[in-house]
Amino acid sequence: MKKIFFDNTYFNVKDTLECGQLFRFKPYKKGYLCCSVDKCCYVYNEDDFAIIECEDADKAYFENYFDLSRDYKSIFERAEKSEFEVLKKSANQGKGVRLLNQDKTETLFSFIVSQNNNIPRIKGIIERLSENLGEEKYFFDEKYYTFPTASKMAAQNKEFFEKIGLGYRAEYIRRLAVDIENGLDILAFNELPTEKLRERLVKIYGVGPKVADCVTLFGFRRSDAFPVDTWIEKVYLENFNGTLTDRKKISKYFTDMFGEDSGYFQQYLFYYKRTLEKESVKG
DNA sequence: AGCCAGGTTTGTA
DNA sequence: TACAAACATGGC
Repeated sequence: MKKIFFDNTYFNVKDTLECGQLFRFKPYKKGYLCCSVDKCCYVYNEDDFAIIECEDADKAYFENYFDLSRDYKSIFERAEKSEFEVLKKSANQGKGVRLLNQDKTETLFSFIVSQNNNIPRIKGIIERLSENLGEEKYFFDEKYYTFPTASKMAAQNKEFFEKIGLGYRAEYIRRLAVDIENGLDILAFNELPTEKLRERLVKIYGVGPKVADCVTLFGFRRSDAFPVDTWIEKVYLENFNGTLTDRKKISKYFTDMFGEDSGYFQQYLFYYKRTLEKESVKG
């Protein structure tokens, strides 16, 4: 077992996991058990550190997964210099948020599930998907299930996906799985520049601009993407004095302004608006 | 109880 | 192009 120590100034485990970028994690001992495809780690804050415990063979994987080589200090400092008060405040409260390097395929399936859905329910659906079709494994003495392969999902009928709670998204998930099983190569999309990548993702049945942006950002790690969902729309209207209503135009407004910082600033703002704003009002 | 959630598809003008 | 209804489910 490997134990990775990392300075906690720009790595708050709770904020990084609960800011809505991933769905397969659960409270465990001093922190969380966090899963990615077929791997799992135990991650928590203690003293001045964020600590990641994982199997020896997975050390490099999780160092990359938690984006440990990136300079978050400079990202944070650019957010703090912003003329927009809400961005300064969001960055300060979400200073410990890091963008994870997630698996492209798992991210694509997961964010198709996320559309017009809430985070607790998204987590439940993905958990049932894994329990039913994933492989049972153990980390420490905790049982977990791997994220199902496209091949395993492609073998199910529509009713299976409806039964685990996907609702009208059942057919989106089934068709994507079948397409991948028949040779659709998601990983090859990585050759495309950001704009072309988004255009390609939107061609997938059940993927619109918002889901494409999330996959572009979280799976393909293009930080010049700025997903606009219902929460970001609220921030835009309330805190940026926005007048646009088309979400694609709102996204462009932000990427034009923030460039390669877009994805990071988007996470600060999203997390603040969805979670932290209410907490600070309550005191 | 009823609105809403990390929206997309389909249909219409 | 722009807008609106339909879509399943359950969180809160």
